[in-house]
Amino acid sequence: MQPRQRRKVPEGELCAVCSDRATGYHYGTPSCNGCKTFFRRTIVSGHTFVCQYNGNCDVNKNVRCACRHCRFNKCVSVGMDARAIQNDRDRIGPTKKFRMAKTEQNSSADDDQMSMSSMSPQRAADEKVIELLNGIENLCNTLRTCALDETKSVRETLASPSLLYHVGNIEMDHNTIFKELYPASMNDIQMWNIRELRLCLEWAKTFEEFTKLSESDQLALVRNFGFTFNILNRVFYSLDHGPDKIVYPNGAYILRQPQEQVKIPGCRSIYHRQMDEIMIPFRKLNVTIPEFAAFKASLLFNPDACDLSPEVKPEISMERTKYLSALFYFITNKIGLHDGVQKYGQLLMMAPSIQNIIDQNDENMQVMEVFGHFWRIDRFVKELCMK
Amino acid sequence: MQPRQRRKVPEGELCAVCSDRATGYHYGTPSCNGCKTFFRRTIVSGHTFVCQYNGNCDVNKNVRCACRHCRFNKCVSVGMDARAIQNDRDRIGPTKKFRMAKTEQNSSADDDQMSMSSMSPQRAADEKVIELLNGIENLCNTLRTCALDETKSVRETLASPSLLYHVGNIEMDHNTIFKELYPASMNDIQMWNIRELRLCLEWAKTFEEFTKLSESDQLALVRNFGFTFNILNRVFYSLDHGPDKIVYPNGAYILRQPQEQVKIPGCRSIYHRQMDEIMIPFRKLNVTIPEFAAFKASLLFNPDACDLSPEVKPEISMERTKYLSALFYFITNKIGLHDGVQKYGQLLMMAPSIQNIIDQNDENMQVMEVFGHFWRIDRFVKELCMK
DNA sequence: TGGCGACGGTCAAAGGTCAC
DNA sequence: AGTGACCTTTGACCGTCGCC
Repeated sequence: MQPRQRRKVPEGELCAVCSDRATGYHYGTPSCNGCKTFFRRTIVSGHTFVCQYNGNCDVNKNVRCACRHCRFNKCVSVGMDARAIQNDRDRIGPTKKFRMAKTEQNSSADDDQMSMSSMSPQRAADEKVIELLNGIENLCNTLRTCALDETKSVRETLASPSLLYHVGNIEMDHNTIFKELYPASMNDIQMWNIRELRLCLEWAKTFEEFTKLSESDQLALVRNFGFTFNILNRVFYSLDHGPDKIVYPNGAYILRQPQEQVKIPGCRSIYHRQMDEIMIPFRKLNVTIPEFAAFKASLLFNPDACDLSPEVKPEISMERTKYLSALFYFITNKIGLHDGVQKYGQLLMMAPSIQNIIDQNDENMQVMEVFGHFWRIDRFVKELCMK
Repeated sequence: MQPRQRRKVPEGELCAVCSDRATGYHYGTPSCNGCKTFFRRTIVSGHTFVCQYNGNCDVNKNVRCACRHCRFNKCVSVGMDARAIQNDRDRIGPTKKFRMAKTEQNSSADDDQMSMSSMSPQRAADEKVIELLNGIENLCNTLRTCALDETKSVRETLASPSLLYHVGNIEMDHNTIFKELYPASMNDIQMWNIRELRLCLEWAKTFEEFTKLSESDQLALVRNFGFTFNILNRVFYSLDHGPDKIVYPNGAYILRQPQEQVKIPGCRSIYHRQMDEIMIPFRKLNVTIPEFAAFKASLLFNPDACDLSPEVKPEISMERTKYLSALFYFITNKIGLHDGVQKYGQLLMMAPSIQNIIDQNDENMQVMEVFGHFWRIDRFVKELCMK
């Protein structure tokens, strides 16, 4: 289908993912049957995985099933291309289902009562939305551990294309890799703040509807959402060392009662609230990566964002609705309507608590700015977060 | 994947180990689920067993668990091959229906299908919840126009039974009745603030689960929710004179650009936001009174409310879920699943904006307190709203 | 047209789950 | 703690499609 590597026969070629014997070029990469099928299934189903360890598990023939997150990441990083996946393969006729084509097709067709089986058009769209979000989220998780150049201004960053599409070419930053648990220093916190805010911009730029906005509207959305993105990723991807620790990917951790060196005079600590009101609920609700991604997308597209021009608010609102619908579909499809409605409601109702924490953080940043001799706020952070 | 017997289906085949029904070829031998799992676990765990007898125990379906040594020996002797055992795989998560916080009243059997007709038991409960809320809301609307005695302290008010059950016996307050439109004075705003906050207490006390809480937990909830209640009622019940006016029941109105006499030095006006982010969306979404009531109830029961004791948080969370579920079913029952999901999502996602407005209001009140010579904050308001 | 290579689909047999 | 009915995931194999 895709003459990507035309006319080439792998010889004693090995799978680029797991070093098993390659059976050919699959999705643009020499790979074995297992990794080929694994990659397709992962993309098609929207299933997503969380690494139980530090996100850098070994992947080889013997242990390739041990960590699906790292296996998938390796698939992506060695160049497997999701665009080579054909979702519209109706052409395989002679399987079990015989065409009932023209006879009684409309018996159950447009009965728009709620039967899952007849929701195809909406569902296909939702599935596609989730799939896209999921792919981006995985790229984002890779970029989180990459070496990033010195941040330019927010405006310049918004104007350049998203790094996420070139994440395979960027080398890793060893400061982001887990080595051991240790109490976070202020430098750790600042480093991750800057990194996540940068990721937020790269992430936002992957939304077509976002890139179509004017510069000032883009700015309005990311200024509204930046720190939320930061905190949400911080707690969602925190390594799980119990309910009293937020652990960054590199092992730096923050305690419920923050260590002295990361306290800021005059500021109310919000770390315990990040644990109680976001991290723990995320875990209790069993929020998966695609759900998390859709939730974030619906928060990015906030029609009430400060300084957003009134004429784009309807589109922003529609985008929000799009991601909310996809989220609802995805959840209820997995765990059923009854439980899904509850999970969806509980997830959405985390938003006001998150907002309140962000508001407290804004206040803290004002205090830090006034008493700036304690900690200078980074230029990039200031540009993106200070009102 | 089939290193031994390829493409074969055992028919009435029996387990070579225990003569139970074989479920397939496992590790090279036709065997049942039990022996298959037993063999794998034994190999993986490295356990070794000692026979209590002579090492020649009988192994069959009924006694296969009697001697693990002899069972394992039989496994090996009939040809089970340890080389077919793989390395540990990744976790796959819950397989049974949802392992989350379970409710007492278990839902009906097939709640994972989108068929409204099979929800009767749950729906009956939801309907009852909505009916109750709606009745209270109507009483509340009557009480809004009644003459209220001088407010006591918040604690005293919480301790006494709700006025809403005696609303028929209270006479009207003519200051609350519409006579004409006129620009609100600061006195109007203060009067309505106090009145709504008082209503909030009377309203909250109608919830059985609320009255069962300790005084301090009750206080935590109403302090968290009081001003939200105030603002939500203000805009929801605003007489509709277009998108640029909030009109109190007595005709006093506030403009998008507030008149000079109600501006407070040092405070950012939040009236335009109340219009844009709450009043107009309520109208656009066609939110009905029962929906509005359920929404408020779900906001009252906020498990993240400041100073709430940790041990009641689960109950509070369950209450919230109860009202959210009722809200969802009420909406979808009226306008169908597709539109209902959207309306529900949009309604819930107003909550963060509302929270942000409340946070801005809190900040304004701090400013007013510091520069208190402009406007003194009422004692009751202060007790209920100042942090 | 016919061979070839890369798609998607299939299903026995792996491993994981959790009420008992 | 151990068991096993029931569940998801895996991957070798096969049919189909589109290119030379």
